[in-house]
Amino acid sequence: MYEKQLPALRKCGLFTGLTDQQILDLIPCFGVRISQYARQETVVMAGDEQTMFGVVIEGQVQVQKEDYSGDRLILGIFGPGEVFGEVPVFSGLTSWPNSVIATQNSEVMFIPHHKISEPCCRVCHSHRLLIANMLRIVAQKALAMNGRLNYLKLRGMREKLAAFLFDQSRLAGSHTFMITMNREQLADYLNVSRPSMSRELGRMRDEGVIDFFRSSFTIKDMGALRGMR
Amino acid sequence: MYEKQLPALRKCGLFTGLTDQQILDLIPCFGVRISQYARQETVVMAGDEQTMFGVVIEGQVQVQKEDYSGDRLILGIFGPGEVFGEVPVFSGLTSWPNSVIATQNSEVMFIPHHKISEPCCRVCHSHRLLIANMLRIVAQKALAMNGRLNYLKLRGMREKLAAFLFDQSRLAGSHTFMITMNREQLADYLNVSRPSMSRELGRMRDEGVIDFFRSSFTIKDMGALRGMR
DNA sequence: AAAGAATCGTAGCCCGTGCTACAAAAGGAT
DNA sequence: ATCCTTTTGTAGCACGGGCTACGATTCTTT
Repeated sequence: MYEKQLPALRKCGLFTGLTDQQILDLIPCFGVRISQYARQETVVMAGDEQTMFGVVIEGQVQVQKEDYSGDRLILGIFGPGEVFGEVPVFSGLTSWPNSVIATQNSEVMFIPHHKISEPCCRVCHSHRLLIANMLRIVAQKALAMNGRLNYLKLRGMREKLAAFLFDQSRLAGSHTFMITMNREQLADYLNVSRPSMSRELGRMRDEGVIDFFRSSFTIKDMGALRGMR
Repeated sequence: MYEKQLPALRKCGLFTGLTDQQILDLIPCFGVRISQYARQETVVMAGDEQTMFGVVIEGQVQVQKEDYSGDRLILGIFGPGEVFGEVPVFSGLTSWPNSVIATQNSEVMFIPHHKISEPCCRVCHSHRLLIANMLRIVAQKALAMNGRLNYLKLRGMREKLAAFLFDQSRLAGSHTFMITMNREQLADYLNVSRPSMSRELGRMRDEGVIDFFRSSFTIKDMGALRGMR
């Protein structure tokens, strides 16, 4: 039981420091729910009651904030082994503040939050480790949000793009790299309009600062890019 | 010892559920550092080495993100009993990602993070509670950041102001309320320019939606305000 | 292979807001 | 009481970027 999910769970920060057997012992104790979702299907709607957080087993989900007007801001994209929804549930909220949709056919495991924050007799020795792991995960998530502010606080299109491309390049460790988002997703991520972004990307190419084709980007003048952050 | 700091520590979420005596027993075990700062003084500089997080004992500190160009974004303002710097340090960072300055004459207690996340023999029975408290604090902080995105993601000045004033009113539970920030701070918080913000506030007053004098605000047409969020 | 749906680039218009500059008012210091 | 500093409100100008529309390309679907 749950052997199918083990590869994803092994990668999950929540189980850092635990053996395969310890993980397999814990899961039945959690009372998890496992669900499948088709591409584009809604995983949770903002406002739904929340008692569990999610772990992506297979596929990919996208957490997004939406207005009434349909404007949306992508908060995060999560793949196998990654956790979502833990911030609100450990904050004491009882409903999901954001929506989650599947960007691919996906499988998600939902874990009741009280199984983490309250003691469980059967596996007490693992429990302290679980809490410490969760503390680290939540802190890192908060930090990632902090990083998002780095882009959103920038006022100009060039500055946002330069900062984003600079970070991506540093992350990839190369001047040439691929991005996982398409143009529309990137625009939502940076909170700008897609046409304006494409226009500016074109200008930066004309000026010889960058080159790109589809999702492949190359930084041709790192100095100029750094300067316009 | 530490009786002077007790009133602030009692209000601190980290010590929720602990008695005064338990708190006083814990502090010596933490190996804290207590420092005073004058108004406008720098508490920590972005980039400084970080091994501790802070608890405000007295006064007020402001966490802010700065560019090279002097542009800044206020991430949070914290008073007595409130915690800052816990997110990066529990994320595993070893240097402060943002700067902190004192907005008033202040006293701050710094607690080494490993005293929270690692066991301490003398007070083991309090320790599980400490970790759980910290988990909640970090999650709530992350959630608050999430809330900040609510303002930053909005494209228009009116929308940002309307959303902010609406939240403030709801928080105060009244259509008339005071805000703790001055105009410049509010502009930095919403990531807009101060003159543009003042202009828009004036317009909203002319239209009879709100009224204000200095830091005192009154919402005169809640329906209109809600509509322009 | 053909048709439909996504994805992406480009162009023009125009509103919104950043910026600089200045004046008025309030608060602090000597 | 007087001067200096800080805070706040206004005005005019310039321009960046949102929005709509359209065409080109690529990826699915049957």
